[in-house]
Amino acid sequence: MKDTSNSWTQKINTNGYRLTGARRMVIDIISNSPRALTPAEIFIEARSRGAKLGLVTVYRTLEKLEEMTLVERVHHEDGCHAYIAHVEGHQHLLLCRVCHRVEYFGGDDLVSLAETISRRSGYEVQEHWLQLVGICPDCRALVSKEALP
Amino acid sequence: MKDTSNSWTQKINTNGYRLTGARRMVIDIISNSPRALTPAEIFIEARSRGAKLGLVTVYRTLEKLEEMTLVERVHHEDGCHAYIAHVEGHQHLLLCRVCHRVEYFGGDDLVSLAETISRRSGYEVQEHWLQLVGICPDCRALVSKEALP
DNA sequence: TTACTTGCAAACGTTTTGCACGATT
DNA sequence: AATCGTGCAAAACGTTTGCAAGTAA
Repeated sequence: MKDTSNSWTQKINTNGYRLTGARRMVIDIISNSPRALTPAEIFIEARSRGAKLGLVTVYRTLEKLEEMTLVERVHHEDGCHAYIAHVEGHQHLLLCRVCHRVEYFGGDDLVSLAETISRRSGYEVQEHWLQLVGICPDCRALVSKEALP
Repeated sequence: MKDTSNSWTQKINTNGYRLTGARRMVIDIISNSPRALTPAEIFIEARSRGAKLGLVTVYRTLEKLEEMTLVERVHHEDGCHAYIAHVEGHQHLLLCRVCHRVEYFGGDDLVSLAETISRRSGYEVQEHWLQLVGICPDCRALVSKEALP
């Protein structure tokens, strides 16, 4: 388990929620996954680990974790129902189109862009939301191998 | 109706699809909406205009329009099932959080960012996808009025 | 005329809800 | 002990599919 897990348990307590087995399990699964997971995938993984939780609990847990900004949704081309662990200070995502791996990168570069757009449009720009989609190094290696004779 | 509509009908013909009343209606509704619309909203608007189309047709029409890149999906915090007209050369969106109005802006500024991330991560970055969320001038005016005594 | 398109009804998968039981604090 | 959390079953919801009838080319 990543070292983020401890702060999660604290945050759950702080918010007045109880730390149950089901929540530990969902948190552990998400925080150790290199890619975004759907509720159904989390449920299946938890069951395969021997946990006896229900799919409904996964939904309700994700709802609370999202509310506490401990997890966030990833928006793919085809839908937006997969979750990843939220990482403080790394707001932007880099997704691999092949293996669906998720990486983070810092977004300081966007502040000036947001200001420019704000000035140009008259909008008060409050949030910027950026995702890059591409192919990760591992998958690039595989693809180039396949292309060879 | 916006002047984009003509090119739409051409593109539909080019792709071998037929230009039907239902498609004209869906196109007209989307191209004249200042905000993203869900299939259900498009259906209701069409019915309120006296058209006799079914919700299924709206789904199937959107599917084809998206395939032809005549419309695109907008991803909100809560879901990603609303559609807007696609505008050539304006890849990025600026959403009003209050009235859900959609504006476009050019994204040349992001090419260098994508290159930097690509170099740093080893990813082959193929797409960048940016949305800004804020409050539009009109809604800002309303908000500030409400705040006054 | 022929193939594409439509509408309805029904199927489907996902997400939510009601309620009694169980677990955490 | 009191409250919060859980699981099951069933309902609700959005979306897709099969098929007969209708329509554009």
